[in-house]
Amino acid sequence: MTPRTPAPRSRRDRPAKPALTHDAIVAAAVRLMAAEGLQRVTMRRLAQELDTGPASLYVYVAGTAELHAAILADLLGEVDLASAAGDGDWRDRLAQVLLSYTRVLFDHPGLAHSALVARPSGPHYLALVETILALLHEGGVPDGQAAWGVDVLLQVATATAAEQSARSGDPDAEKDHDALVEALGQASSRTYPRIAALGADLSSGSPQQRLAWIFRAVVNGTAGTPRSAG
Amino acid sequence: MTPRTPAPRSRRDRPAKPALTHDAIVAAAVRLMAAEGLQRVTMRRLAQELDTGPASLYVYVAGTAELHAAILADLLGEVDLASAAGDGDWRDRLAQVLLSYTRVLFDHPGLAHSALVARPSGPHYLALVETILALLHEGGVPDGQAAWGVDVLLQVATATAAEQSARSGDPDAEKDHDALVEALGQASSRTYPRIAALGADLSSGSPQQRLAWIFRAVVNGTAGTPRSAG
DNA sequence: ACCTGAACACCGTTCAAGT
DNA sequence: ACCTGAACACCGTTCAAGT
Repeated sequence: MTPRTPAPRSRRDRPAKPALTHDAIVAAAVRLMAAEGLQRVTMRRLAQELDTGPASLYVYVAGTAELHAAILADLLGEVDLASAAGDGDWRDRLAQVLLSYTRVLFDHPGLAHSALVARPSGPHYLALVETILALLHEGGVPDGQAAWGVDVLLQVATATAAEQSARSGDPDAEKDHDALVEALGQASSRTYPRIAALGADLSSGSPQQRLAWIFRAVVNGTAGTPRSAG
Repeated sequence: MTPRTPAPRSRRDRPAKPALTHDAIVAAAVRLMAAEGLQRVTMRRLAQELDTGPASLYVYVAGTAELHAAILADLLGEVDLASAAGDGDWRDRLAQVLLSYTRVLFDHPGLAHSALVARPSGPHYLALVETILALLHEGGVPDGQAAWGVDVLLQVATATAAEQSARSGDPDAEKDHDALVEALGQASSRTYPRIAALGADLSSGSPQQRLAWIFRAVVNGTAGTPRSAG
């Protein structure tokens, strides 16, 4: 009889080799990223994981860029939007949402980087934007400013996550940062008087303190800067 | 007459195969990037350009990351800091400096991306930071806020350049953006009431208008947000 | 009609072996 | 002591050929 593929008596629901679909591929990609990091989620590595050749993936996925964008869209579901509904100050709740977003990016090495390159998309992203807009609205920020401000807020959150994400993980990046701090500290007061005057202040504060201030500053700027000449 | 670099009768200063040094490698890398874009500045391609094998480069350069950081440090010399010394409003002069920085990044595809990943360094970067700090000082922005604000300012400028840089160039990125605009426009007013309410406003304005507003907003936020709880 | 093996054209980085 | 050929271990993407 030699029954290889022995007795699939029910339907072929063995999870070993799932049918290739866009969704199945993205799901596998998310699993792979959780296990090995985004940098390992390549078309070839993923194909290997799915027991097929890389060419087969291209039937369902446009390429690496689309794949990474799809992972981001999916993972954005982990952002905690519930804190937006609390009853504290709207600014604090907004900061909490942005902080959750930052944390999601930060917790998945490489993801922040991907968020900077490919514009996010999907329902989770829309929900995030909606939540931020609602909080700005609640705070009385004029619509036009809120519309433009939401982009800046997400941009600084993303860039900050990318920066910190690059720093932890890679020991070289840590050295680069130390070198920069050193360079700022050593700056001659003749050539760089303001840098010298500010000194250690330039690199003061914990990442958390800085990020909290950044969110406050950008929210204030958004709230207080009219879109027509000012 | 045809006087093309007439007669190199002196020492072996034939530019064909310059001695390998860190500086010579970076100079070649900058030339290569100008000719073919950052994505082509790889250790292998650069070695080929320098008539050697990739292994030889590793004697002078730590790897691709350091190489790209060195290119960025060099190209930052193209930022126009002179407008800082004019006599208009300090905010306008600051915006001009930041715009010049954005343009330098934008004009070199891939460079903005590199600036987001590797923290910039070198004298040109220091000069840029110094100039921004001086303008914030002139504007009466408290030192502590200026110290943290300069980072945010450069961060949004860099991220904006990276975004626009990715969009032009790559036709897929353009499609992604259109898809996002479409998604925002189609958003149901039941699920996403604020997105629906703002509608086209979310993607209104030219990149220039948006960037000008962003700079104003972040400067205002920096100027108006104290570092201790606010 | 649909899928994919195999190839094309690249990468970064290391290290044993040469000069 | 200094440099590098050659190798290792990967990439993304395409397309002719198979089923």
